Amino acid sequence: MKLTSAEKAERRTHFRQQLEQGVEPREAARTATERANNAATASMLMGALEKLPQPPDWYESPEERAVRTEMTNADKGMSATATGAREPLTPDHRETTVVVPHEFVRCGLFGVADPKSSRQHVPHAVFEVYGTNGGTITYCGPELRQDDRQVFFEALNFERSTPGSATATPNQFLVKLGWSRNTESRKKLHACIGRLQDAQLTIEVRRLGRLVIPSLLTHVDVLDDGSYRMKFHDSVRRLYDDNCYTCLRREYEQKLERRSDLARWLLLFYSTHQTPRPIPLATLIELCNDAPEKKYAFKDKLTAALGQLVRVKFLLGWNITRKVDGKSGTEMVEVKRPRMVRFEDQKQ
DNA sequence: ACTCGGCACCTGACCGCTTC
DNA sequence: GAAGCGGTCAGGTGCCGAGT
Repeated sequence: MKLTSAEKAERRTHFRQQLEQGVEPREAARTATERANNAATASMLMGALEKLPQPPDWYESPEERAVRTEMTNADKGMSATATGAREPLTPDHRETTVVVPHEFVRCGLFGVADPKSSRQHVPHAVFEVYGTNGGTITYCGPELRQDDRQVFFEALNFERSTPGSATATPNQFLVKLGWSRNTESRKKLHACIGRLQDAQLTIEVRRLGRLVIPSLLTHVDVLDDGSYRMKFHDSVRRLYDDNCYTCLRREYEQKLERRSDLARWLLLFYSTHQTPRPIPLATLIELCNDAPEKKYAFKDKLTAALGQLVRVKFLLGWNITRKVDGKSGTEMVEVKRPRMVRFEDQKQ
């Protein structure tokens, strides 16, 4: 029986209580485990009675996408000529969602390394972009992880209200990110912004050609009141061209447990797939830019991360197939996502 | 399989400053 | 003076590796 962290904590507490009451350690361990297993079984049965998960994000057919692209481009042209005002870098979306450009989350640009390990400077790295058309992202700068990705997307979100630059106080950032508001989190936020300033990348994919972004944040000012004012390279806008982005509900990431970087990476990776195909385990390790000492350690992390995505109702289920003829590299990771709604249904 | 201890991180209470 | 916002800090919680 696989126990959640809460159930494990309950088991520990019960074990200690038993010891305090003079129960022998072996007997205390047995009753604590039995009690935790009962709780887990009850929780599992309750879960089975819950309603089916709601669709995680919108889906549109290729025809609907083509119409929307045309309308969006026409709108952009009209508003630019009519008002001369700057348009936000990101497309229009609900406050409850985050817009995810596919290339950024289908590779290991924002990695999932152990948060306790020190960050390395990456002089030159080439990340393969997973997808039918493939492509690469060449990166130079400090090692980026999931916290950097969260800060970058959040900064882009702030940019919507003041097109051209994003201004926000540290507190506004921390509240939006769902991080603690203590000194450590402020330092972490400051460090993330610094890394994004030093991040140079070149994206080479079929739809964009060769797109150079000399810095994810071209300019960062700390204002008198402590607010950050950040400017972006205009190439960032092109990441959202051609509707190659996904609107993902924020609630999934908010529900994930802390220090679940692999779960966060998988959440964004699979959010860009309507019907995910089985992926070789070895490919997934390379894609997410993890550096596991042992492959089975990654498998354990992956199992926990996929379990979390099921718990937050982003996935319906998952499976890791066995090795074929004992050969390494033949294990496949399969996931099942809930049914998507069509774009028109979602608008209602 | 289980316990333990160190560590990282979060929560909530509290305080100071600014604005109305 | 009240309300809102931003910042600090102590205590609590959970994770993870080491040990048994």
